[in-house]
Amino acid sequence: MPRSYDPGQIEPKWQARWEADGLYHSDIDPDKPKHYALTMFPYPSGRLHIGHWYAMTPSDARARFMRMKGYNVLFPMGFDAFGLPAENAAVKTGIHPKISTYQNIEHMRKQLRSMGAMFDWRREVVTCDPEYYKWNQWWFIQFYKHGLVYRKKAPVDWCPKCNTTLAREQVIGEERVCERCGTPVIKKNLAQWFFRITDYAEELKRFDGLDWPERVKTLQRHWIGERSEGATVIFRTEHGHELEVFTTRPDTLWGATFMVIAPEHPVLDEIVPPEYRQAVEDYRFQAARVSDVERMAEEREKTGVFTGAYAINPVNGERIPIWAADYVLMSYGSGAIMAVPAHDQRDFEFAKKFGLPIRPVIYPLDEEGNPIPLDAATMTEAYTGPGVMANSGPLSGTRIVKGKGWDDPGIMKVIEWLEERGIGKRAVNYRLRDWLISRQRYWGTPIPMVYCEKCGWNPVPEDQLPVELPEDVEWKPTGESPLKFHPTWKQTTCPVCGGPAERETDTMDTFMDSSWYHLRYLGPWEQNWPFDKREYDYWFPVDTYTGGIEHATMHLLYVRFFHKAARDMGIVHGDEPMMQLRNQGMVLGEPRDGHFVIVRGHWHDTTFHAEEIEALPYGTPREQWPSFYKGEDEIRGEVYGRDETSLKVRVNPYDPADNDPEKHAQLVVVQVDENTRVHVPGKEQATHLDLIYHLGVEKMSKSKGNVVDPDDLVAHYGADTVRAYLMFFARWDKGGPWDSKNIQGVERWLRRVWNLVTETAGAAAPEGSPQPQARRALRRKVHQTIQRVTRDFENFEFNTIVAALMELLNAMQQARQAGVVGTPEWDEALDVYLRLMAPVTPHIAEELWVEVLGKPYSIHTQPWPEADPDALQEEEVTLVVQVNGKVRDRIQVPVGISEDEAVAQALARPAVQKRLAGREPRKVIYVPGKLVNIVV
RNA sequence: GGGGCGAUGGCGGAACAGGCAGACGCAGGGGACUUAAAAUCCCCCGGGCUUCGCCCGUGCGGGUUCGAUUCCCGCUCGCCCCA
Repeated sequence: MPRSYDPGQIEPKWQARWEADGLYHSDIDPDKPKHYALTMFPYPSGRLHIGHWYAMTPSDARARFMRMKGYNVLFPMGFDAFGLPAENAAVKTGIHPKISTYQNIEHMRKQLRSMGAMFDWRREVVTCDPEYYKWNQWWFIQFYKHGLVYRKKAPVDWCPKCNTTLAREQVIGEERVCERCGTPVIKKNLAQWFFRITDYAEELKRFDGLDWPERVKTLQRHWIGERSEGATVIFRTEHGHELEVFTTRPDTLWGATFMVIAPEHPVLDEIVPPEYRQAVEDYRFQAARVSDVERMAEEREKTGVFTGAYAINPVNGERIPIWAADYVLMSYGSGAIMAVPAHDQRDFEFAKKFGLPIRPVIYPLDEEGNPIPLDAATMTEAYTGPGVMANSGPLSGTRIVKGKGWDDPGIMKVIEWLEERGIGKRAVNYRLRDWLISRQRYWGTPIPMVYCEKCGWNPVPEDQLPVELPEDVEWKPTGESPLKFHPTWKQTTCPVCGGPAERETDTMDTFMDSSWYHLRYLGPWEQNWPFDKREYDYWFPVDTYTGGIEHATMHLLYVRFFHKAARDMGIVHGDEPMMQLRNQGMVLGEPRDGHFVIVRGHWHDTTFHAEEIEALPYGTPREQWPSFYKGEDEIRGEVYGRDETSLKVRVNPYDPADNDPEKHAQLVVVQVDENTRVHVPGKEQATHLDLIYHLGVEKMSKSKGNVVDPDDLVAHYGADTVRAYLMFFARWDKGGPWDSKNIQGVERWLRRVWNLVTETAGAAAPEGSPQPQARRALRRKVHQTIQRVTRDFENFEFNTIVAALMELLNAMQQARQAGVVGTPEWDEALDVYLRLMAPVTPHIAEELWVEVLGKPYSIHTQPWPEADPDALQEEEVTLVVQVNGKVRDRIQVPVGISEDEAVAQALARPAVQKRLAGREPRKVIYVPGKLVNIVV
C-alpha cells in the first residue's frame, strides 16, 4: 500500500537535509557561468505576508531553473531592518527597536525557511547590524569626498506625526500626505544633507543594454524630467534674507519688477513684517484649500497678497515688492520666483490684476533684424520669444537668439556676467530633486559628520567607524529623535583640530541601506571593504532582479545612481548594477458575500433605525435569499459595511448583467444601538459586529479581514502547493484576487502526481512492445512540455508552466490507460516530469525522485532536460479548411504534404463543395501545417 | 488635463510570429467506485436556433487583410503614474 502525499512530513525533512548538506551554498566556480538572481529583501515587520511569498517563490523557482540549466546561481536573502515602524512602536510600547527588530528577524527567518527556497543563508545581511551600517557611513564619506554630498537649508516636506523629513516621493498624491501614516505634510526650513543625484540625471534617463520593463523606464524618465538650463540668482530682502530663485531666462532679470513666493513657503514666517502677518495668514488658509491642479490651471484668475516685504534686484539694486501667490507651487523649484511680467504670461496676468509695473527688456526683431520696441502700456500679453536685450544696463543690446538654454550666446553672456559679480551662477533644473538623506530619527544609520565651531563640518575618520547608535535612549512621546537629547552621545572631538565638537544627530534615509545591499551579499564577512573583491569579480552584476513596481522611482533610481557614483569613484565597474528587472503584481483580497439581513425598525430622515436585525445563516446561496426590499418599517438586503454604531445594507439585488454592479448599489445606513435585538444563526448574544459584510476585490488589509496568512496555508496545504498556486493563479506581473477554492485545484494536481508516480514507478515492462502509437504520442508530449516549460521559465510566465505540467499529467493518465506503463517512454516521462516540476515544487519532486524512483540525491543538482527534436516531430497535422476565411472543416494530413495535394484534399471535402456550389475558387491560400483557405 | 496599461465563458486565465478562440484550473452537471462520505477515475460544460446541422461570439464603432483576441483609427469603461 503506497503512502499518500503528506507535505507536512516530507517538507521539513528535505529542508533540514538540504540545509545540513549546504545544497544551496553558492561558491565561486570559474568553470561555470554565473547567475546572480536577486529578489528585494523584506522589511522585518514580524510576519511574512502572502505578498512576500508571491515575490519570492516564483523568483526562487526561476533561480532553481537556472541552476539546473547549468549556471552557478547566487540567490541571497537579508533584511531591510532600519526604519520608522520599529521606532514608532518603541515610542508607544517602550520596547527598544533593536530588540523588536531582531525578534522579528528571528521569526521571519523561520518563515522564510518554510518556503523551501534556495537562499544561501551564509550571506544574509541585516542592515541594522553595525557591521552593515558601518559601510553606509563609509559610503557616505566616499560620496562626501567626491563632492556628491552637500548640506543646505531648504524648505522640506515634514510629517508632523512621524516627526521627520520626507523625500519628495514619500509624499503621496494631491492631498500631499505622508506615505507611512497618511498625515498631511507641512513645510519646514531645515539644514539637511543631500546627495547630488541630479548630477547623474541625464545618464539615469538612459537604459542602454538593460532588459527592464518599458513601464519602469518611462516612469523613471518622467520622474527625472526635462533638463532646463538656466541660472540661480540670489535675491536678498531689505533685511538681508537670502531668496534663491532659478530662472531659464536670466536675460530678463532687468525686467523683474516683483517677486512671488508660494504661500506655504516657511520663509514667509521670517520675512513678513508684523502688520502684514494676518493678511498673509488669511491668504495661506485660503490657498491651502485649492488643489495643485487648479493652482496650475492657466485660465484661472490669479490671486495673491502683498507680504509687506521688499527684495533688492541684484542686477540693478532696485527695490521690488514680494508677493505671495498660489500660482507659484512649493513643489516647483525653490518655491520662489522672480516675476518678469513683460516676458512671462502668468506674471503678466498677475501684474495686470494687481497693478504692478511691467517693464519690457527683450525687444523682438523685425525682418531686417531691427528691434521693435515694446510698450508696457499697449502689451496685451507677455512676449516670451527671442530678440535683443533692452533697458538692461550694461547688457542692453545683447542678442538673444533662442531664448532658452546655455547654447544661446546671449543668455550665456548674462550668466557669465552674473558669475563674475557673484550674484548668480549657471544651474540646471530637473523635476528630479537632489536626494535628501537626513532623517530626524533614531532607528537608522548615524550620519558620520561632526561639527566644530572652528572647522565647520567634517567627516568622522574612517578608522573610527562605525559611529554606533547608543542603546541607552529615552523615547519622547512626540517621536523626536532620542539622539538629540542623549546626554553624551553627540559630544566628540573635532577630527581636524581636536577641539570639542558635536556629532550630527540625524540618521540616514533607509533607501541608503538598500542602495548597495546587493554588493554586501558578495562577502558580508569582509571586514576591510564593503564587499569581498573576489566575490565581486565573479558574481557582479545582478543578472535578474525581481520586486514590486512600487519601487520604480525610489529604490530603483537610487540604486542606479549609487552604482554610477561608485563607478566614478573606481569602486565598481560597469554602468548598471542590475541587468534584468521584472516586477510582480499584487495578491489582492478574496471577494465575499455579506450576510443577508431582515431589519425591522423605522426611518429617521435618510437613516433607518433598527429595532431588530435577523440574519440568514452565512453562506445561504444567493438564489435562496428572500427578495430585496426597502419599506416603511422593514428593509431586507445584503450587509455591505459596518462600524461601531451602524450597518450599510444594500437593498437592491446584484445584477450580473450590469457591468459594474458595485457602483449601482443602493445602500441604506442602518443605525444600531444597545436596544437593537440581533439574531445571527449559530451565535448566542450576537451583536451587529458579528455580521459579515460584502467585500469586492480589494487590497488585503487587516481591518477588512481579507488577509491570508502564509503560515496557515503552509500548515494546511504544504509549501509546494502554496508555491505552485501562487505561480498558477494569475499572470505573475499582474497578480489578482486570492481564491481559496482555486488553490484546491493545485493541491489536487500534486496529489495526482504523487499517486501516479508511486503507483507506476518501477512497474514491469508489458509483454511484447504494445501501443507504439501511444508511446510515441507520450514521448512527443513529454518533449513538447520540456520546450514549453523552458520557454516559459525564461519569460517569467509561471502560470503556463504549471498549466503545461497539468496538461502533461492528463496525457500521462491517458497513456497509462493505453498500457504504456513500464515502457522506456513511461520511465522517461516520470524522470522528466519530476525534473520539470522540481523548481516549482522542490519538496515533492525530491521525495518522489529519491524515495520512489530511487534516483540519486539531489534532484536539484540534476541537469535540466532537453527537448529531443526527433521526438517533437509530428507525423500528421490537422489542417484547417476555410472558405472565405471561415473554418468549415479540418483534415488530417501527413506532415510533409505538398501544397497541391493539400489543396486537392481540401477541395474534395463535401463541406467545401457545398459552399463552392459549382463556383471556381478565385484564390487559394495555403499555410503549411496550418490551413487551406479557399476564396470565392 | 497629460501619459501608460488593460477589457476574452459563471470565475481566474490560455492562445509563441495575423491562421482551429476559450489550453489549464475553479465553480456547475452527469457517471463509475464506496454501506456512506472524502479521495480517486471517466464524461459534459461560451450563447442561440428549426440541433447528424447552422448562426452569433474576444468592451463598442470603423478600417487594413483571403483571414483580426492579435495590426491601425475613433470611442466607452477600469486601473496605475504624473500634473
